[in-house]
Amino acid sequence: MRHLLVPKYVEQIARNGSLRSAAEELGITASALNRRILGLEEELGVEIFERHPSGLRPNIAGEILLKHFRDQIADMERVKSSIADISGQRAGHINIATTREVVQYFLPALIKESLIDFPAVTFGVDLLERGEAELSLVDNTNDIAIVFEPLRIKELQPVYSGEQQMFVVMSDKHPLAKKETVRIYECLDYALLLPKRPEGIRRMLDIAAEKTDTTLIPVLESNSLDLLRLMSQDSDALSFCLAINLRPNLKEDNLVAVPLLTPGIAPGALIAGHLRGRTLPVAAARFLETVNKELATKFAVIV
Amino acid sequence: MRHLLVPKYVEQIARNGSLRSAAEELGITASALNRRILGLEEELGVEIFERHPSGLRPNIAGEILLKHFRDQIADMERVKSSIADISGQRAGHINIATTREVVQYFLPALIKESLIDFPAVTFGVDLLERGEAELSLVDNTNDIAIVFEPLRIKELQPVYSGEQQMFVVMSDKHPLAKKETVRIYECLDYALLLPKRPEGIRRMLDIAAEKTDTTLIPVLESNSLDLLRLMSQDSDALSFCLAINLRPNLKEDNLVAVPLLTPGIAPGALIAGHLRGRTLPVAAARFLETVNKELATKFAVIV
DNA sequence: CCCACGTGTTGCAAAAAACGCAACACCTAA
DNA sequence: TTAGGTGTTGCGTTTTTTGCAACACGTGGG
Repeated sequence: MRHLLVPKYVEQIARNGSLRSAAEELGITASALNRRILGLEEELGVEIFERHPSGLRPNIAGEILLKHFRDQIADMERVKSSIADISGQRAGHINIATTREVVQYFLPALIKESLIDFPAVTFGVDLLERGEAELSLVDNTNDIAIVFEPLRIKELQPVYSGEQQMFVVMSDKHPLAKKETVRIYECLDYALLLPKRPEGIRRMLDIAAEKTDTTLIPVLESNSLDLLRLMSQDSDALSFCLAINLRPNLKEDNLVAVPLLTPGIAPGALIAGHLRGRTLPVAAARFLETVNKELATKFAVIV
Repeated sequence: MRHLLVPKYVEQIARNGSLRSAAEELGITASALNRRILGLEEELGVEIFERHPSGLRPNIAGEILLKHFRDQIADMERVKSSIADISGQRAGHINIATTREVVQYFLPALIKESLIDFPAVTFGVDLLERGEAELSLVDNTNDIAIVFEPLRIKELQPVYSGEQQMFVVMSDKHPLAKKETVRIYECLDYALLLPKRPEGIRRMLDIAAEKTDTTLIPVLESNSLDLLRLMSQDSDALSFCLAINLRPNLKEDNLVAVPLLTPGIAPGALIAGHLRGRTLPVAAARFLETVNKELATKFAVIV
């Protein structure tokens, strides 16, 4: 969109913190970019960037303008999406922010399905640390967030919200493998394979352990959930997993999943939603709705 | 704002219904304007105007885009206003839509006050027919509407909402002049000076008359309320007026105003507000708030 | 200390975009 | 048929934007 060049330029500078690097990403020279900014500032009669030796930083006026420009860019995307929709093209691009615990099997299946039905709709998926997913909605980097136990719910408008049962994953020859359910203290006798700290599932486990006055001491910490699960194979080590992230065919790996009971502790919530107050492009809105339906049929819904 | 040229162009064309007339108002040639539109349509990959021999009309895609562009222009005004506000300038322009029944003494006083306190804030006042004031908010022609008995309240977000007592205005030698209150049937014996039909106050009078199974037959209908009031002087004719529009010093004209009782009929509501869902520029928001305070202290508030 | 590297800014000439003019094609109402 | 309205297009000119190179300034490391 030609007439949104200036907003895009300003956005890029704010994102990179310097003229030159922004200019490079935009495919123009720093001088051209600089003059655009100077011209804009002259039009406004106010400076919008603080000049530091290290680069440019939006001042207060710049922050206001930046917010407006970001909204403007996002709105234009929405409009283009609407227009494409009414002309029967159903095109658009959807950026999704999520965490490792969620994506593994659930998201790829839905995206594949969408790609078949609406080939013109493209996707971007950002794997972010706990808390960052919600933040990435604010500057419109991403449209949709699907997260477990979100940190900032003020900015997040949930469309789906449901509890996620935790499971203990172990070899099918494991002493605990035949049990209907497992409790946290029963796990302490075995080697533990735990996700690294910031993850929401790790936090849930820590809380559950604290409740029974124990501490979880892992033999292996990792943020690769695949690695943890595979380590369980042919060993007595235990790994943990959310319902949404259970591998469909665990048997082939000689693994079993047993529900983890955590009495007195509320199960963690999985939330899918968008930035509060924002109207999504039709493509994104539609996809979020199918995510919601899929989650609602697979898992319970809580209000 | 240089980068808002295209939105402004589209808006002007939609407003005028033709390239050439829009081009003239914009101070460019039709060919230049035409190429801008063609370029925009190429960027979008969709036509946004229907070409008729009589001119251009936005199609469905165009309507969507138009709404977005209008919002964009209005938002930019708001942003500029915010920026001016934080730099201590308190500048901006406020467009007010209202009806004859309201403005007479109330609005000018407030505007004068504002002009003294914030000289950089300028005003535009549109006197419109009943119903049109609310409509003019939709395309952001006006920022604030102050209307009596609005027709479309879906679009109108009220900030102040209060009842307006009706008064009968007559010569101070009139037989009814000494009464505390007057009822509608008591007026039927005298010549009536009534506002013309579409006005809200006329509608209130018609309803009140209907309730008592009579019809009001005016000797003079006019949409100049001043004219009506002056006709009451030195005659037995009666004119009608809202509380907000009572002349401060009626005595000097040898006139008196007696409250009109309309039992069983809800008094008409005076509403001051803005377009639902829109965030006003700071200058407009501030002015609307002073309007609200002024109305709330002078007249009752209804929720 | 200075040197290398990062930053934003500016002069100038070249390239690109936008513009106005005039002509054209079309429709409609007088 | 004519006169006046519409949008569109080719072309030469004007305006704007750009890239290149040089400059000025601040910072961190040898």
